[in-house]
Amino acid sequence: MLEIPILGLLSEAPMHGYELRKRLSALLGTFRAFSYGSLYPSLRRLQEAGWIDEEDVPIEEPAGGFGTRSRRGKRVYRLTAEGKEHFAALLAEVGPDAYDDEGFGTRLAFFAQTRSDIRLQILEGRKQRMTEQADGMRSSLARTRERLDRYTLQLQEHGLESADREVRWLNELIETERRGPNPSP
Amino acid sequence: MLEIPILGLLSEAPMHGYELRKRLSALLGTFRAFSYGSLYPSLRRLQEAGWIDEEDVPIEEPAGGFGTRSRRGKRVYRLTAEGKEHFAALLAEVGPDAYDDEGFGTRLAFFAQTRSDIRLQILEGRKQRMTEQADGMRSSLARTRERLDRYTLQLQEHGLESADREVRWLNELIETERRGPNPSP
DNA sequence: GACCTGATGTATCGTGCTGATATATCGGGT
DNA sequence: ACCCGATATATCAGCACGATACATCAGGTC
Repeated sequence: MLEIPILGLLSEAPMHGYELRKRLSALLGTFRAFSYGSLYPSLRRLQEAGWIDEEDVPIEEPAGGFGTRSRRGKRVYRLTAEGKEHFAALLAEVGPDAYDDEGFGTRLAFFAQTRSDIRLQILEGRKQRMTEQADGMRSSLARTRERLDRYTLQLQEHGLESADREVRWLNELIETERRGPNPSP
Repeated sequence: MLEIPILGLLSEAPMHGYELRKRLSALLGTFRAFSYGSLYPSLRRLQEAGWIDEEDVPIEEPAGGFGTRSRRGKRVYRLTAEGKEHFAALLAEVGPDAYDDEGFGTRLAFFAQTRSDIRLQILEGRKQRMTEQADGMRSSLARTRERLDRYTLQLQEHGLESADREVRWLNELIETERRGPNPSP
């Protein structure tokens, strides 16, 4: 879901849907683009759950004029008290989904608001996941190397290199995290 | 869709669903895992389109015995003549979807069956796409660098490096492709 | 002044993927 | 004798993606 990124962005400042989407794209790079078809329904769900609420900002009326009012105003969303609690709880609990591409990316984006021990746990879990993936690719590659055409071979070697690079990157992050001092919220 | 990978694998040998899935995972690395929830409906659709057909292989009867027959046999799929034509046409036409992660990956996996000029076109298109993406990230990073916390910064820098690495990798593939001689089917 | 493009802002819909689940058999280990 | 993991089929709820629609406004161009 878009639970973590939406609550996370709203924890920094109230925002309307359109801006939320822009900030999401900027934050997560082009690595993950969220369409309105998932954003607006998510906002609806989060609102029903009571974690965010909405303040409508109507169109600015030209002073003294009789505007048509036909255009919708902005819907500015902000975290409720329960929403703040829920977001903190989300950042504090670590499941297997924190280790896959999407879950890890969104959590890393809000690491500054995450406890240091949880940060380490997530980094270690992701590292283990990527190490297993890389090793799987390596052994598969060793087994089937001769049977592959050069293009498939290139594809798999590039994938393997990317996985290995991510493991090395994670090692740096882990080392920095251990060395500290890293502010814990 | 799973059109290209399924037709591509079946163009090498007839296969049943379970094996198809294993081969797909092996071929595309862990970079993309296909669930049965997408595989079986896809097979149904391809069959309705007339591009594949199915031969049921019942369970081996224990000689002379009266087996229960309760277990389903294998459903072995193979390309029809129309399917072969359609697959060749798919590999020969290049649209924008050949440049995104999924489309590029599946096409590269069957480059050995693709015409050399089409190969070059796809590689160039993908390179352009990734270059634009990398440049976008680079300028976004230059603009917002000071406002980002270290974790978000790390995330974005890693994404940028990955994009740059892919561009360099594509350059090598393009150069090799140009230099030839590369067998064209 | 008339025109057009691109950004801002909301929202919905069909298609189809994901992840979980169910059913059933077989080989191999203990 | 028993259980587990691999083989093999299939379905379903939930939800994301991409396209599309509508409406306004700022800016540039002819």
